[in-house]
Amino acid sequence: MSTARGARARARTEITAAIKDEARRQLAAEGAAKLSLRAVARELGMVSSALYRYFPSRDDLLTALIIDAYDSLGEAAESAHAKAADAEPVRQWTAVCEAVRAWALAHPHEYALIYGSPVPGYSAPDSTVPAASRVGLLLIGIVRDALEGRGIARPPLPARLRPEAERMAADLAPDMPPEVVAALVAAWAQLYGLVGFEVFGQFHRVVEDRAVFFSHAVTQLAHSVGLLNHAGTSGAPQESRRPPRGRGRGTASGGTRAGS
Amino acid sequence: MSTARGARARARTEITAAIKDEARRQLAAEGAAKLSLRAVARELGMVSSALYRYFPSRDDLLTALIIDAYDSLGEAAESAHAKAADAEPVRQWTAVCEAVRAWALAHPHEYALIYGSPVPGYSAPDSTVPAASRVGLLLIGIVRDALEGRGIARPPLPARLRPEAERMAADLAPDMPPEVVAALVAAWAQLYGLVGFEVFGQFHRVVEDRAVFFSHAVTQLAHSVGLLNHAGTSGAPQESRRPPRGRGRGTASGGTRAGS
DNA sequence: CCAAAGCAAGAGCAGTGCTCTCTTTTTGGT
DNA sequence: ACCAAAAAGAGAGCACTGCTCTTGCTTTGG
Repeated sequence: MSTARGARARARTEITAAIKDEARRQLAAEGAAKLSLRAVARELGMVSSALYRYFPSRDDLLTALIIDAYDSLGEAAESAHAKAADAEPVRQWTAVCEAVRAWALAHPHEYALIYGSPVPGYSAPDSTVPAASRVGLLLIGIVRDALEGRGIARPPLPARLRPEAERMAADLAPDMPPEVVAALVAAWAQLYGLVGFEVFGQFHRVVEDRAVFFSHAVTQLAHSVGLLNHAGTSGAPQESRRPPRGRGRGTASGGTRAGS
Repeated sequence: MSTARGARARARTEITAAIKDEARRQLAAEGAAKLSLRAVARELGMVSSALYRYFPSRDDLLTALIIDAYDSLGEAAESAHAKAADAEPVRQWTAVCEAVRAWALAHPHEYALIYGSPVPGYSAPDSTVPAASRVGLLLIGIVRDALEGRGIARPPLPARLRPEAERMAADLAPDMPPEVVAALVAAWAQLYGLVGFEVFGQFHRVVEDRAVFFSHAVTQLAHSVGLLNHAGTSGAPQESRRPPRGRGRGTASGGTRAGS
């Protein structure tokens, strides 16, 4: 339905896509600040003013790229989750987190575009909201499923946080306990702290084996929202695992006898 | 010693300072991307080329501002810590975290400069390292003190993280247990995830009472590095507080009868 | 079939970072 | 005290940017 409605209309969508592709190329190569309308037009063999027929301003082009980036990230996260759909909640959680990290490392400039400092004067229009929510919704969904399967413990909820937690829960997931939603939002932000520090080079000469460090950190994050390690999601029989006794949330179980 | 060594030399430092001040003004007003050498020069009544006698390029000016920003943030954090030096470790921790948040909210563009996406092509020179480390060192110090005072529990340390944790500990704090250092680094990154999300507007329409939300989140962060709530730092008697019994970590203490 | 709408091209404006040359001022050694 | 050398300011200019406006050409639809 959206195709074959005149040569001109088809050309328009094609050119629009070509512009975005070339812009994405420049974005990936040099970063958002060096993305130049003129350079894009030049590369496409058109004159710069012609480009304004497709995007009314440079910021509009950027906005389009932002939405695409959110969608690309969301898709990466969702497909990673799909592959881990049968695993226990903690593994689903870490799978999604690791997909986010992998995507960010593969597309640092696009990551910077959406989770780094907002571009110059610009503030994200509402049109970006749905695309931006995908990862968050995914994480909420994982915890919700675990909740139904009882594979979750309630995080602490101090009294003064209760009103705000209830507000957030009402907005984001009315079916879930406020303390879980609050912990979820915090974990969400913290996840992007971990990813951002790695992508933006803050871990340079601090963390070397960043993959295992990240993996551990997001596992702890999963625990912080209440996800347990050996939770049986109602009817998920596969994968032999030792019973949830013993090494539960080993706090002082720490050092393999090699104490400092 | 550094003063009164010729009128010219004094004028140079004065003008350098004036340039940085004006640049900081523009940075705060419009953001790093709109910081213009020409505009700074114009405002100072000089011609743009004259400015290059003081800063060889725009990036060098930015680097100077970055170092100043790190120092300003570090100072804010350190003075907040000084005021809480006698409190228990968790309070010291949250005091520093809240100072970081307050500084970031008061100087969003400078925060973006140092913890947002790195500017265009530029990568932070080594000269920024000492200034950049101040907050991290502060957090390490708090945990170290708690460690000496026994006010800390050991975070978990899975086997595969051990080598990296030992590496980090050797680099950052050879006197501290690896699992604590690893948790510290993670908490450090997560702190900036929380701050960044608030400063960059990601919490818009998600979290309303951001102060109490943040306060709770960083308290949990303190717990994640092992800091305990009612730890008596050797001799710190002051501040009557109700005994740690009762409403400890209320897990199922849930809904105030107003269930969903 | 032909007006209307969509599109490309070019010139032009105001702004940017940065370089180069020229003149003036200050400095420091003899 | 003098005078070459170093430092600083001023101005012109280059190559680039985002964006606008006018001028033609082409496709579209009543």
